Amino acid sequence: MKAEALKGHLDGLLLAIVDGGSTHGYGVISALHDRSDGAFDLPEGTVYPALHRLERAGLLESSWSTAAGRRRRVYAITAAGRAALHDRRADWRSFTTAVDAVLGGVA
Amino acid sequence: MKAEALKGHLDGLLLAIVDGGSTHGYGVISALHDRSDGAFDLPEGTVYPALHRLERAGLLESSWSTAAGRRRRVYAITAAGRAALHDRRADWRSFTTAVDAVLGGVA
DNA sequence: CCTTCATGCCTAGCAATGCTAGGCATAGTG
DNA sequence: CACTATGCCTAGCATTGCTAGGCATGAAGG
Repeated sequence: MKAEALKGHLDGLLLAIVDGGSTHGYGVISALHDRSDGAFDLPEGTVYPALHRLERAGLLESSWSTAAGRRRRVYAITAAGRAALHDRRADWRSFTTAVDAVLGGVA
Repeated sequence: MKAEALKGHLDGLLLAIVDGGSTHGYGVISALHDRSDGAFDLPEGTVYPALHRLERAGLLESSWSTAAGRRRRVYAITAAGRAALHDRRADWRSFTTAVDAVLGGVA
């Protein structure tokens, strides 16, 4: 799968993961991996900045916690985040409909 | 629909359009518009450079023709382009499967 | 004839985003 | 004290679609 395919869709995926249960960065990465059956295996350099963007946008909020003596940043979704997730799901549906119409279209 | 959503998927759409019948740039734009039921309304500055990329990659080839006294660059898909289109369709299917698994997943 | 407008193509530069590569701090082990 | 593993973070890059504007040809108006 080409790397650029993910562009613009990652935010929705992250919101969906965090909405399904608060986790820290590594947890998000492995949840993505598991839920997608291995299709998504994203590096930290992709996920961390994206989480920060979402927090800066007010869609997630984070707090530090200590587990096994290590600092972990744990994310939770906000009300605005849930609304955004709802929009993202709708966007995704219309996007796939449009792409399917063109790709599958006449062939 | 957010602009970035399209990133990485445009090439496949263009290949599919040209595969469905050779056209010039404007023709591609309106075909995208029509087939997607208005969802895709892409500016020239998006489509022309993308067509050039695909031609440089050997997936499309173009020739000049004159219609109604105006120069038109008409695109046709190559064998490599058809193979790439096939791959893109497969990529699209696995991508949607993975995203659906995460987005629709547990909710 | 000269000016104005429409068609159709093209490109420079920008902004957004995911990735590569590398760094920081703490805890446990020899 | 050195060394490794866990977990977080960031700088800089490459790609890509978009905005804004330009070029050439042909048709319409004074």
